[in-house]
Amino acid sequence: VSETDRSDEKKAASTVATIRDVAAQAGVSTATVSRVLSGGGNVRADLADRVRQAAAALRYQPNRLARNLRVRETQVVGVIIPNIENSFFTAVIRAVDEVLQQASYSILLGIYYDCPARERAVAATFRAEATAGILFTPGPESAGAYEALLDAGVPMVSVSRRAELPVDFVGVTNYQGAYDATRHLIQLRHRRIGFINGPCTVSTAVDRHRGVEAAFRDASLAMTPELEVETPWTHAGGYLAAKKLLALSERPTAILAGNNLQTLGALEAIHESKLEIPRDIAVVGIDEMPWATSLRPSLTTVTLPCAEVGRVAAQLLLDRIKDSERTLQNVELPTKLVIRASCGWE
Amino acid sequence: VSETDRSDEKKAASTVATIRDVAAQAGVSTATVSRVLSGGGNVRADLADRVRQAAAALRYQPNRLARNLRVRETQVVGVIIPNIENSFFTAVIRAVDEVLQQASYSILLGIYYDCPARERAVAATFRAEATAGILFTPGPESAGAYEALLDAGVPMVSVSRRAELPVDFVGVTNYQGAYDATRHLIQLRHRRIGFINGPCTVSTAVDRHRGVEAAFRDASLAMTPELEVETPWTHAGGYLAAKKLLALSERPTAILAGNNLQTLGALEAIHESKLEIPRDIAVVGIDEMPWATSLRPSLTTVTLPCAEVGRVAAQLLLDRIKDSERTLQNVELPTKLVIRASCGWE
DNA sequence: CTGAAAGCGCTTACAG
DNA sequence: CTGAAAGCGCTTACAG
Repeated sequence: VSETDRSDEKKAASTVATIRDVAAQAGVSTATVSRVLSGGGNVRADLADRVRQAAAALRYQPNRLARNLRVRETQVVGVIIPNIENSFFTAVIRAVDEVLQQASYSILLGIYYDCPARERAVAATFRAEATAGILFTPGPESAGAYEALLDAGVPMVSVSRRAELPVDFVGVTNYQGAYDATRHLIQLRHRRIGFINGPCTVSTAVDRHRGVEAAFRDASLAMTPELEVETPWTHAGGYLAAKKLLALSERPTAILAGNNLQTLGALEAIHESKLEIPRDIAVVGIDEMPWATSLRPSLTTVTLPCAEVGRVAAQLLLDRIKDSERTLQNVELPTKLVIRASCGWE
Repeated sequence: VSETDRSDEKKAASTVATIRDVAAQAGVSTATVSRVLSGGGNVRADLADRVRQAAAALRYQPNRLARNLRVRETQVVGVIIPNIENSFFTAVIRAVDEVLQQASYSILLGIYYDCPARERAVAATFRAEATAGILFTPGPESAGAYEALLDAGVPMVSVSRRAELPVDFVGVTNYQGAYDATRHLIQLRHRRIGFINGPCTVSTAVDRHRGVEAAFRDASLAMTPELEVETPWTHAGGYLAAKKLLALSERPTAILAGNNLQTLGALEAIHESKLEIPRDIAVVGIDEMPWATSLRPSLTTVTLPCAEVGRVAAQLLLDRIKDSERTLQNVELPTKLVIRASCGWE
């Protein structure tokens, strides 16, 4: 093996074939290669064959970076969420991914851990990465974070929580879900219902608060303010909130918890207090909870159509990418009260 | 407002400032703008100021796509996992993300749903996107999927499951974890231990099988083959496996489940059969299970250091990106048997 | 210290 | 149908 051969080998091993290599090998221009491989124009069959053979032989993979720069668009969609350890978001992402993979988009994942600064940072990064679109669940102070994206005309849809921005939205009927859960508890003769809610700085918490309130009102009852506690959407948040509720001189006979993590925390607090579900206290959770049926007693929940939320979100984004002028969409998907064993039976 | 002004406005609204706009506004060359904004070379203070002012005024954001193409590297890392609805992976991703955000990388997420074809597709896409590195948990038939990536010299580290490839690896002590759990059950006088394992086509399942086997052997006992069932790493898999075990003429007195989803399924099956934990049957789960302490009885588990796995994986990748020549790393992080209430007490 | 110019790997009018 | 050439927005030797 000569010196030259060796260096060629080395080059072949560490370097990647480009469109020029394919063109040279096939004896055509790069334009023709591009036409053959990217589908577009008509190319004579024999040339096309030569190109395909050359591409295969060189294991040619088009460099997406170059294509992106040239056509000024990418095949990646940014997904911005507050927390990946929350099963609501993972269930949504799963559905989003299925639709997006179908449409040849990849997901760039941005997690901001309920931190406004990180949310801004992620949004700025995605702007720089020139994502084809953004799916986001905004935090409480998200106002400024998405401005640059909006200015740049990047298609966006907000998911689950409404954004104060002119973007498409898909969420669930939080008002109705909270209403249904509360009415169910009221019908079971509960009057002191502890309500563990997220911070009322995001739309989901506000809507749920209103739903609970309305259910009381419709039953000619009133909410007891000390029984609603706003706490972070976390396990610790739910735990602390439940502790507080259970320590009340007149403790609640039922607890309604705002999301899956809070519910987990509340359950832990209840178990620590040696209360028995549903005999001593009823529990309803609002959210996606894969473990609801594995609990004993199984947990009554307001289920959210996570997969549907994800699918619709992805579809709205795809539609918006295709047509930036279409009117703003606003979708609310129905929640469903699923009665299991954690509230007992009438 | 004149025609021209209007069209300028429109242009300003829909178009994004480039480095040329900044250069023009600041009265310097694009090279100088690049130097100022990308940190590099020395630039006279007054020029630098002018550049920064112009950039701010135009709300200039460098186009990462162009930079990427030019410098032949991206700021994104591909993360390839079988399933996002598995809390092990989300816990790992969270930690990965924290390290990677720190280092200014974003995560491109690839989910393959335990499907070899999708795994290949994702790997090919990430190759085309020119990711700076790949973190992946390979499936059973992953052999070919990562070849192109490897050929292209893309840094890779396999996470949790060993790959048959020359790449860095970080996982947990599955052998020891399964051993500890089994020994614990044996010490509690269990002899018929149902073991719900994943398919022995991936290293985690194989290692756990060996651990269980060794614990029996060290106690001068033998595993009962009918009591080990290989099933997918899903809720349904665990449910079906537990059903099968509980239907045995001589049913097991304990169940060891291989991951969080299988454990959930097994619990559901146990509840359906009206058996009481731990009185009638003991249960141990191996995996990250955020809900373990919210269960009643709380669940004895072999906990995995997910966060540490994620951090190490990200760090190994960063190190590999920096130095492609360093020797292959092989890290196994310790599991821990956490005894709670689901096996009763001695 | 600064600028003119080349070039990353594609796609796509524009000629022919 | 096909190719030569321009250009996407950057960075970086190379001169000066």
